[in-house]
Amino acid sequence: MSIPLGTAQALKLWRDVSLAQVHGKEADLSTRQVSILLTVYMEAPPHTIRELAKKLQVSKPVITRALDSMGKLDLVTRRRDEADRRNVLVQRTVKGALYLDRLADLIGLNSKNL
Amino acid sequence: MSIPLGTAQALKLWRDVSLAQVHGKEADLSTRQVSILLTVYMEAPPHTIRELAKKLQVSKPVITRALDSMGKLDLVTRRRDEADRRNVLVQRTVKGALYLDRLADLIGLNSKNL
DNA sequence: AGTAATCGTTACGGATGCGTTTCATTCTCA
DNA sequence: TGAGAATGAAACGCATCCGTAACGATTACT
Repeated sequence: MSIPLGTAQALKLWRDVSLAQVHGKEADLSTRQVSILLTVYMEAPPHTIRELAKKLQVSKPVITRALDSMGKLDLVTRRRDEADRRNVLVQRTVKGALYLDRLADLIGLNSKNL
Repeated sequence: MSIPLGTAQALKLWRDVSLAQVHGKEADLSTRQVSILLTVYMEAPPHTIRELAKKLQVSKPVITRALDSMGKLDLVTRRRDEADRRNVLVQRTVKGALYLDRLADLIGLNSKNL
């Protein structure tokens, strides 16, 4: 149900997508930010800061700041957990979903031309 | 000779590779830097600053600084063009080749588990 | 109740990247 | 040979990111 990519194919895929990110009008996020965004959208909620930090093996401030940046871009939202008001729940947004749809398109499209 | 990736598969691939980049001991380059590095290694030399800037549609200082950074990491090298001493030729290094080999491995390996 | 633990944020200091402008060097060619 | 173009680098100001160490708010424990 999948084929292993050769070295040249894999690198071409990566280059094409990276280049599209550089040229595209959308903000190009850091590697850390992309990891966080994808985790929020691909794994089941709820997502807390501490959970994300542990899962991605980074410090909590990294998560906080990434959410600040991506929040400004409206790619994610924060909400207080009413059950335990110490927690902050990270939530998805329409814009974030669209952003990832486009990213997936780029990857998928480029993988066709190997 | 290739299969289109579904949205979920494409995003999983991207997430796994990004995460590996974040965790790995090697420096994680910016999107621009990766584009430059891949261009240098995938297209036929010689590569000049001006040529790279035009090909990637970025300003020349972006190329210069990226080469500064990646030069410190020993991923690329510069050499004066003796034929036209205004030009600087960007050259590959063993370390740069190994870096991209590893990146290709990450992409290839992850694409198997779809 | 009151102390300790947990959670997310903020503050600080440092590093790095970017865009634009300016500059020194080198070449072109009239 | 001398004016002008071309090339890459440096300078400047700005924005962003990181790691560590505090901090306020909230909850758990005894």
